[in-house]
Amino acid sequence: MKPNWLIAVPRPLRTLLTYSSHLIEQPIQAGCRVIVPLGHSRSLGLAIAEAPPSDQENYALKPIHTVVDETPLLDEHLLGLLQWAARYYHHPIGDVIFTALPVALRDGNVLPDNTLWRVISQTDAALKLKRAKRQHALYQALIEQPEREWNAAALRHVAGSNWREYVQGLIEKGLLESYLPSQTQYSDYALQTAPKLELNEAQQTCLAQCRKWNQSDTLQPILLQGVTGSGKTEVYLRLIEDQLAAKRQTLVLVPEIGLTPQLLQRFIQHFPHQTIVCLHSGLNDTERLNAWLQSRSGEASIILGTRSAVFTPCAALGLILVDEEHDGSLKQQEGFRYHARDLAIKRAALLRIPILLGTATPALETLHNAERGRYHHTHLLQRANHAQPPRFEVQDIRGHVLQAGLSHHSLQAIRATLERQEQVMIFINRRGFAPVLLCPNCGWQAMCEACDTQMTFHAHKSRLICHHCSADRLTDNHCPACHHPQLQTQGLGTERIELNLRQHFPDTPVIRIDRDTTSRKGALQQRLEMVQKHEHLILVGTQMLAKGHDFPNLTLVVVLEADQSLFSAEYHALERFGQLITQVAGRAGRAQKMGQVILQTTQPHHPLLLTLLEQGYTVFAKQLLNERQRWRFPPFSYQALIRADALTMEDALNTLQQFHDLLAECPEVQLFGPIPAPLEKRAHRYRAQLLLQCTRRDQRHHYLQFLTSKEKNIRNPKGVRWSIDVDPVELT
DNA sequence: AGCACGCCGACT
DNA sequence: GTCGGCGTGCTC
Repeated sequence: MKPNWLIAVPRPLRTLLTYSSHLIEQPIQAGCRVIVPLGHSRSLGLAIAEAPPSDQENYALKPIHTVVDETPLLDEHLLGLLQWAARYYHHPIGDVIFTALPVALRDGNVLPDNTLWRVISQTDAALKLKRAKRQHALYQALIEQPEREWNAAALRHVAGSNWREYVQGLIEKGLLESYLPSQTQYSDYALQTAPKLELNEAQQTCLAQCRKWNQSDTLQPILLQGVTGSGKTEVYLRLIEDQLAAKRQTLVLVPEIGLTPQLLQRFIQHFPHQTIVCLHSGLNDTERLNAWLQSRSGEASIILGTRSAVFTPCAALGLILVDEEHDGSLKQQEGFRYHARDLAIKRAALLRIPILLGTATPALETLHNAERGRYHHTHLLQRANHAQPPRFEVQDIRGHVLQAGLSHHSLQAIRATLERQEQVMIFINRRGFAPVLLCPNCGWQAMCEACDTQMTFHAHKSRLICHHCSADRLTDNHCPACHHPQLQTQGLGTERIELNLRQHFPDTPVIRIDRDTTSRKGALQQRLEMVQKHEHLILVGTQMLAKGHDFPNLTLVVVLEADQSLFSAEYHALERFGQLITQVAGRAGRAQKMGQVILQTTQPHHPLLLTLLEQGYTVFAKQLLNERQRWRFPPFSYQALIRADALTMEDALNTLQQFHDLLAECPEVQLFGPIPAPLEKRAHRYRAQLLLQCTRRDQRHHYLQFLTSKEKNIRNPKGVRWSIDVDPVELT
């Protein structure tokens, strides 16, 4: 008797479906895709496990139609992780399983035959061909070198700074088929020289601790808290070396695509002979599939990726590193709302392999776990190379006239820094020219038609853009309400700061780095290169600048309007504020050059601000944790947010009220709401939320389970959509 | 999410 | 008399 199988199908179902395998000749393996009849048509599905034998008659079961894959796409561990995640996040299993697959393997619901498998085989073949070509090209480029091994720095030595011309010459002479990895994302970084650093004493101690912990039988996640510039990456590199020596892979998760080139460059320089693959949103489907296949086969020894990379199958995974573990972008904010850091921890636990979380500013829940002894905790407190920590200065701007958004004092400091041939960074977390465009005559404001918010004025193309739905329209200077000929802007954005600074310092290059100037492929890299070229310049940018980038000649950071979050109603805002300020400040000063940070604020005496600046992030964070404990907020309680959106606020609230009523009598659940979301209307839809809070994790799980079991009983007015967000980090 | 079934309004 | 609107309910 052939076994029945549990199959995940890409539908919003919270259960697996059982199919018979009696039409299939070969034994089925878990992790293979199958084609199954579903309703009145066919669908792609993924085989999860054999169904436990049951008394039920099998006559009702439909048969699996085809097995698509010869070898499983996902291994047992990953299947386990994904099923765990579907339960933990109360998200439909099929959706969870299929978001873990690369898009190239996800589509084509109804397939008459094995077309998909053929696509994969061709890709595999194309991949091998491409690699062979590249290796041939490299061999030719370096054929005169005594050792015929390719090293990232080698070509630089052969060709010097004119390497592009050199390679072009080789191509013209027919000695080289094409540029070396020129089309691949790591072309330009590979050719910079790599100084191999000795570990300083602190790094050595830290590394030794990590190694000791990683060899223990009882593995715990390690929190590596290292101030900016303390050389966390060097520790990562040695830990990866350990894995390479043991022929094991390392998975490295980074919060955003912007950070991958930096780290990738370090990895390539350090491990020029290893296959390193990247998985991030900038790849097309084929590139992503290739990287995924290389990781699955074990050919890639280092896998670097953003949050969805946590699901990448690895033939021999030995270590997971989560860089900037506090970063909010590790949490998926739509659909299957998972936290990549938390899933990475779970994955490491299932595999019984070590995991290391690195950051200068741990998330409060991580710090709490470390304090409670659930995580190991190691520190790198000193900047490497004897660099001094930056000097903070609170600039009270109440009653001050600002020029270009900057106080007189800030402008003086900028001028002095530029005169020393050093670089300045102006940080403001708002892109565009100004957040408000209004009529001085009648008070009209440019509002988004789809959202409950003002539109941001972008001077560049004289457009109004909604930062919530990306709606976009031209504007002239006339008020559409009263025809007044001169609209006014109010407030500051990066564009305006850039323009003002250009006028103020006409002889200094001003470079703006935000999403608008870096959306083109390679634009960020190009701008970062400009920063390397110029000795003195002014950088203007958003939080993109706060993360990871190394600017050796930058000595002054001016932070504008950061104190907004001191008044935010959201309890996460303060935590993020502390992290952002600390990260931004970390950009200032290196080696012998003392860094200076000026914070312009209207709240110079705010106690938490002073704690942060005078006693540092950890003390600040512990104070916030005390607050959280007093108010029984996470991590001292467990939350889930049920969100709903609809064509009217009434409908959205009504749906949530039904959820509310289901739990109203439960003493173990605290309910807040339903209430309209802080941003009431977004993209023509009205949004509401219901917050659910329990003192124990298992209670939360139990009640969410209860709610989803009653899903069918909820009467949704037309067009209502709702979803569950477990461990929410943003309440917008 | 699809997809079909089903029960009421304007069409050749 | 039918075509089709999208509300409702199911998918092993």
